[in-house]
Amino acid sequence: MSTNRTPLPGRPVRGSKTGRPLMAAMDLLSRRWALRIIWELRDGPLGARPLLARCEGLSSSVLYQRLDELTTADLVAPSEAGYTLTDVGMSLGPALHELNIWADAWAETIHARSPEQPH
Amino acid sequence: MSTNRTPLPGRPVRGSKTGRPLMAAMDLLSRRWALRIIWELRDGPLGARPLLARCEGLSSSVLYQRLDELTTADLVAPSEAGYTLTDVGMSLGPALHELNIWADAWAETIHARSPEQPH
DNA sequence: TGCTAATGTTTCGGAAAACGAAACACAAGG
DNA sequence: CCTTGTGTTTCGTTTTCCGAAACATTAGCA
Repeated sequence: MSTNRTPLPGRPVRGSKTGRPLMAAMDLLSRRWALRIIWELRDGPLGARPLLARCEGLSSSVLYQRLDELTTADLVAPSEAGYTLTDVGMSLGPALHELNIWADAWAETIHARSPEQPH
Repeated sequence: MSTNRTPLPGRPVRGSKTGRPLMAAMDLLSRRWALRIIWELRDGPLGARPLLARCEGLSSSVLYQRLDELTTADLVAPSEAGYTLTDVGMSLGPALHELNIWADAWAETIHARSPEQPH
């Protein structure tokens, strides 16, 4: 599995030859399920199967690919209790919190815009 | 655009049958280039071609697909001057700012961890 | 021992998404 | 006209993801 193309700051990533940290982060975190996996680990370690169970629709193959990338990127590390967020992984918290807040506001505007929802 | 599967809060999205705003946001924003497009529009409207020019590696077909989704999601709107962020699109700013800050910290830890790196 | 269940992980064929390049459409401006 | 810049669509190829099954390992237990 040395064909690991995990985006890291400081080297070329999709959309940036210089690997600006933000671009590397966007590349890494906008891969499908990456943010979700981090989100599910926010309250403590989880094993692979429990993690899979929480992410309905996530396949194991993609899960392990993401875990590999996130591990390479040092956001996640394996431990006795399962996969766990590293310190820097944990420090994504505030950004996710902001995103959560924003999402609620977004939901408001969408509902305000289209009062009668189709069913 | 009849088969537009734009994730919106309140309806099922990838990873959530209930369409929790955060899940819908993750689904929408973790599509490739979505965050980047918003990032590039942060300082004002841009036309499609200029936008394309800024996102090296982005293809026009994907750009228009994203613009369509982001427009449906009410984050982006077309205007005289080009594609522009809506109010709610703009309000993603703080979250992106947090992400930017985090990315820099992340870069620090990566460099601290492996001073001389990959092959 | 042998069975069963839970977990960790890999494999692989098919489906969906992204890419890349070209093409079409339509305005200016020279 | 002809070029130039822009907005947009089309389509064949490549990459990524999905879905299900399989294999490995460990723990409990009759």
